[in-house]
Amino acid sequence: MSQRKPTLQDVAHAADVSTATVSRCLNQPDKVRPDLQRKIREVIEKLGYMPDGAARALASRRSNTIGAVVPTIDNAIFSKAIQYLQQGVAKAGYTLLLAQSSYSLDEELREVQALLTRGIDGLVLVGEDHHPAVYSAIRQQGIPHVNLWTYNPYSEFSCIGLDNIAAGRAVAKHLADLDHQKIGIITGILLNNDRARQRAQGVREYFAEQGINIHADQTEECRYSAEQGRQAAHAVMQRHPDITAIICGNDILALGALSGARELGLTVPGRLSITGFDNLEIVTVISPALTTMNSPSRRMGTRAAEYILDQINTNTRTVERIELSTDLIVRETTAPAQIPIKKSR
Amino acid sequence: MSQRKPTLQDVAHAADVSTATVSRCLNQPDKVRPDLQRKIREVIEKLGYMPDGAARALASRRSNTIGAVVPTIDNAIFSKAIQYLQQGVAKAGYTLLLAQSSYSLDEELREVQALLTRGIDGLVLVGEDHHPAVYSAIRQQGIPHVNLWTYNPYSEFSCIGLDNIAAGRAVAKHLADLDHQKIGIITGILLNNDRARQRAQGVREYFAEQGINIHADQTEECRYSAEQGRQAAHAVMQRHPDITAIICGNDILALGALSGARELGLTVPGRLSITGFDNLEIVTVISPALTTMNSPSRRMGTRAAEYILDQINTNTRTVERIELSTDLIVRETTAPAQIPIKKSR
DNA sequence: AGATGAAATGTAAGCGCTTTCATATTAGAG
DNA sequence: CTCTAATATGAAAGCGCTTACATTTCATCT
Repeated sequence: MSQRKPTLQDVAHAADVSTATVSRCLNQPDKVRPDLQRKIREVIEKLGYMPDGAARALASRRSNTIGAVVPTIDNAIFSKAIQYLQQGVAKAGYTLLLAQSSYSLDEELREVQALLTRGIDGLVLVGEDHHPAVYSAIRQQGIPHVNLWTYNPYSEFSCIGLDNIAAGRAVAKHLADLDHQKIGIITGILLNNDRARQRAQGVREYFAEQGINIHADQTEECRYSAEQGRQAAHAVMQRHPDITAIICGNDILALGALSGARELGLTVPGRLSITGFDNLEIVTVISPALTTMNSPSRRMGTRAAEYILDQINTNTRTVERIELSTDLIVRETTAPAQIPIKKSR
Repeated sequence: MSQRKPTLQDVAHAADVSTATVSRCLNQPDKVRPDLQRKIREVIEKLGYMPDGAARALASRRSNTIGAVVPTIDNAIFSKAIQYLQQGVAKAGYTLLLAQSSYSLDEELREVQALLTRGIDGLVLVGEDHHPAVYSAIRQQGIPHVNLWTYNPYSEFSCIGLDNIAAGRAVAKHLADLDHQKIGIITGILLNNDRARQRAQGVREYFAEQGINIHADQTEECRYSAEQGRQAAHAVMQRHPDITAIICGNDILALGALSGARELGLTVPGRLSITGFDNLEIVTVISPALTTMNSPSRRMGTRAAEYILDQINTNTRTVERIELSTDLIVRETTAPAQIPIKKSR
């Protein structure tokens, strides 16, 4: 009994077959006689043999791993997508390598390179804005790749996501239909976040079409945190007390804004309407329940897994652009605009 | 220009040195003359060489990856811990392999085996309850390992976490001090969740010491979801209308319970006190702000990374048991008990 | 200038698996 | 029974890297 871990060789020896047969028994069982198979499996069991992934990857030139890098996993929408992505690939025997970019393109590049070095067979990223070196590295490796959370019918790369501009417009339309004329926007950090930028753009576009301009100082840009949202609400309402609706970049920000409004004595939705984005489960149980856009995180994770696995299995590199639907879910934080009692100016 | 990716050999050739030198240049730069180093790096740059992780792992017998399996990543406390774990190991050049057990020991075993097969250099799990085969596999591989979210001074294995029983007792004491006599409990699924079990046990223990028994039908066990929490609150209050406080297994459940109480017309905390667990950021901005126990997710992730990396670097296998402090954070959902207007019975 | 040891480099043997190609086995057809 | 064509197995060559170990280079000291 040697101390070291048993290898394929040991198994082959003990089962009195060649290493090739053992290897086949593991990877293409239908090519091995049933009786031999049984015998080999017994030996494997007895020896406690576990294949060595590195050796396997080296010899077969595929690692059975797929990599993902998200801005942060500490955001329910990303963690939910990752959850389903992981489950999807695991079901096919793949392992997920996870990394975070912290919304930095350079950091993302570094992580992507680390993943590629590890020999991932597929890569999923978030958004369309990536370091050029990221794209060239992916191309050089020739592995399948998909951008999530973005839908661009003309994209050169596969994407699964939503039309963020349209989503922004939908929120804007809802508020415009309710006759809101003076709008506040609280958004996440826009740098390196094309999704957030596009949504804000959609909002601005729509209002502009209605002849309503949203000035820069009606906007607050801050980290995605409830506390930041709270402060941003204070800031924006102080600058423009006549704002009747605040559009938030995500639900967490909206929850913070809700808290800020409460502190300011502004009733929601009576005096102030607030919208979120993502439709986290919790926003359905708080009071007032949040009006928000649904974010198809779950489907994104699932579809991403399917797409990548399919590309690997068929050994094709087709680009697919999948648009997932989103819906505005109107709940209790939006209502018709009401001119503030003290008319401004 | 061959089409295939350049290898270490190609670099060695082009730089007119041996493969050993190139390898050293990459892994132990101080053992290579500066001028040679520069030359080699230039060639690497020019050729676009990227080391092959599989080959490296095979030859060096270490993969520079660490594995983690959590019940689910779709729970802010786990995703937060994973966030810091990933960042911690990435900083040291390690990649995180992530898997989820869905609160199933068998699933966990399967995932652990998959990770071990991939040659992870360290493993982090959640809780102390694992399939025996998990423990034996870890032992056989001889890699460092740590259990998070649990602190047991007598554990045979390293752990970083909190004393869940004490935490449960702390919540109970708070409520007992406020004179609550009839308590409801809404807990997550207890099967394969030692943390939740221990917390519930702590609560029961403490109340029992005060001469108060919490009967089985004062408890609801359900999935960690706000909607489930809402329904559970309904169920438990219907069975025992004289309950004055509900202890929830986590904040999400508590948020749901809060919603349920609202629907039932029970004011919080006037008529009903509610406590959560985890201290998610959002529970600070909702109204009423939730009384809850702090869960040191962030520190857990960070410390886990430190511990595992240290064990790898020093090549030791010492077991460490690290207790992280938790605090009860009293906010607006708990108040002195008030006998229901209609006295029961 | 020669001896000495430390530091830098090269040589080459694997690491544990997959896979091609050749060989052996088997079954069905004549 | 023999011949042919599948089918199953084995032999062995790598996959791209690391790492003893051997060898060379280079300061430093006599």
